[in-house]
Amino acid sequence: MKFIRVALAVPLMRFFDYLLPDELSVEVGSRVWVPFGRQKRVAIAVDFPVRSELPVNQLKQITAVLDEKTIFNAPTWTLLNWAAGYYQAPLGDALFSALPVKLRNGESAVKKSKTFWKLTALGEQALTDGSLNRAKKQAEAAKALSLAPLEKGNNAFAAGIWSALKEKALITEFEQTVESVSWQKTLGELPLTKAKNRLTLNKQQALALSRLLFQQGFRAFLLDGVTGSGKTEIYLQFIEETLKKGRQVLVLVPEIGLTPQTVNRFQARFNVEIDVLHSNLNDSQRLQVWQRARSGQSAVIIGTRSALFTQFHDLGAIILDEEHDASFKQQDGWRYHARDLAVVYAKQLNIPVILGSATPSLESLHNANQGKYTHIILSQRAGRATAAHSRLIDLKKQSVVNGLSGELLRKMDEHLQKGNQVLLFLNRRGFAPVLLCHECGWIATCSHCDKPLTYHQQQRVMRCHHCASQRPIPMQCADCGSTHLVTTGLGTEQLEKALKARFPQYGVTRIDRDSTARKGKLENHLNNIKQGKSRILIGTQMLAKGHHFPDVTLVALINVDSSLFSMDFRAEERLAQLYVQVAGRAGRAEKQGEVLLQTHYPEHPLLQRLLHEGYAAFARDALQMRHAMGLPPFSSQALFKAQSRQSEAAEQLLTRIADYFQQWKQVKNQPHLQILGAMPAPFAKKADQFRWQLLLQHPSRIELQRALADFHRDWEHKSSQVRLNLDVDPQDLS
DNA sequence: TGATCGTCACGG
DNA sequence: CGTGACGATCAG
Repeated sequence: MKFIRVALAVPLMRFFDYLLPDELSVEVGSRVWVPFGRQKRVAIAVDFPVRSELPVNQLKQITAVLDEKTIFNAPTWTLLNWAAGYYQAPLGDALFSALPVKLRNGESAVKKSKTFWKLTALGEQALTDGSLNRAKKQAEAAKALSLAPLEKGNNAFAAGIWSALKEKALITEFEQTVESVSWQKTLGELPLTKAKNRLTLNKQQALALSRLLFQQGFRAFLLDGVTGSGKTEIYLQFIEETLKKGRQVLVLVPEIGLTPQTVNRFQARFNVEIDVLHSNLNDSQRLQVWQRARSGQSAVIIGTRSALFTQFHDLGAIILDEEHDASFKQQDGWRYHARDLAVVYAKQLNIPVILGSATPSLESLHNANQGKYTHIILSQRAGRATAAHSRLIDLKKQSVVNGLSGELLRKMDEHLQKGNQVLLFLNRRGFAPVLLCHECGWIATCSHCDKPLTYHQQQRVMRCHHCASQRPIPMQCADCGSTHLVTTGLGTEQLEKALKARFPQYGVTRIDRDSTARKGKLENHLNNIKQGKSRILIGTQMLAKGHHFPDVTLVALINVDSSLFSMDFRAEERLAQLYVQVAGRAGRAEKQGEVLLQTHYPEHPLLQRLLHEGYAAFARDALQMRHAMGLPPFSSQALFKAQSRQSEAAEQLLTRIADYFQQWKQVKNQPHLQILGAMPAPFAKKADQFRWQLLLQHPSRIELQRALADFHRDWEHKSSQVRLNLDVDPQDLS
């Protein structure tokens, strides 16, 4: 008997030892079945220790071996181990999240044989003897089989046709394992690309492409191109060059970016096998794509963040589009950042990685400034598109009704009268965010979260936007009994009502989570807009990405002030990115677009920079401010979060952790470690859980990593009444 | 009194 | 994470 140490899909920072019978052959990275508590579970071998911490009689024996050879290839294994360390995540979490569900659940990784239909002798005969003359479809199906067997369950003919033929003994099933064929072999003599779709690059694009291609081995590129500068065409031609070397390409896109249009553009260009990891693939299809990538059958894989853990036969490049997008950071489970890991992975594989964006994150710009990334700027629009005009509307100097200034209303009239569409952004659902008592100031709050309940007029309900709870609209103040309750603040519902009254002749469509809750509603709304039935569109952030409305010439941000003075230091950056995104969407070549921002602070320096000098100038200022304040990217952060039914328990735990780091700071002589907290989280109470947090900040990423590693070594978290988790490089501090 | 629910410890 | 044990609560 030998020992085997395994990782399980449990959120525990520890491994479990089992006995391994001598005759079984396994390696590190293989899956095994183990008895675990009362259950039987899949585990992954991580080590074969010579002895265990536990006496042999307390160890169980593994039940079976699933893979004799590791299921992780070397690059992915290395990446996942590194990432689990960096993000302080249980290795088991990381390993299992990198496998398709079917493999997580113990299905075989070896390709199973498939079942095909073929003609029987009787069937051959039936082809010619006219016995199928009266069954046209059946005859067609039989004819098809005479050329080549077809897989059972294919969609070429209805299932009924096959069963009818089988009934007559004209066809029969047979099993066959399908050899995996490399994409190069499948391509054969065909050219790589469908040349007719290829666009000619302008000078700037061509220069950018040559800079990308000049580089051998690892390099991170920040492809910083304004909307319409033709980043995608550069990606496509870069992919082409990588494919020419016989290597595969991984394309990572934000969740919302994985639209059929994006995918079509790739598939229309190449004759090679392109696989897409949609969110609506079923488990079998996911396993199939995983196998195809690993065996080298697919040339290009397109997917969202978790596609990074797809294994490749020979990966030659990574492209990550919209690199600033927040959806690359996983927000639950183990909190990795796919963009940062993509760079680590590319370095490990010694291949190039391209991060593309029209509004690069300050992190990436900083890396470019530091020379860590090669900064490639595309400033010219490839087509004839012209930039929109932008203006600030000073809310101080005019009457504002329902959030709409007179100036905005006049502009809307102007654009609507020309037959164009208008798009208004307001990042707040419901009718009004607050309902309060006019007599005593009492506010209707959620009993689970201690946050104001949003007033929903249409559904006649008060709803909490932080948890699922809702309750009827109160008729009276809970404190003083007054019936004089008033709403304050503005939500999309109220905006919709006001606009319908003000512009009765134009249709108004509101798109937010409430108006699109029912299935098909979103498509419905979008159709109304595309067909011009609705000329005024109201949307939350939801509308900012992934949809294009060609007849929109006026875009307005109803309230930018909340972003200017937010607790969240990234709010300004996000506002700037939203602004650029919507500005790129207003108008097109033949129709001048216009963007309006309503604010009480038109003199705000960041707004001024952004509107007059553009995103790059804004980013320079913002980076300077981050530098002055020691915020990321000039420091690294790690956020401990504790939640508990009892507020004091969570606070005490974090206070003890804070003490640990205070001591660490002294002992290790690390004066630059900043320990902020323990403090109540911005949502101090959510769904009846009290939340506290502790923020660590250090100018050096490596030193912070060291602190976290030491903490992890020294600290065992046993209190079960407090849930503790750690977010390394948090994207938001809530 | 049994059914149900929330909390907690444990897993090799 | 999934499980089972345990105690509190509740309807009848």
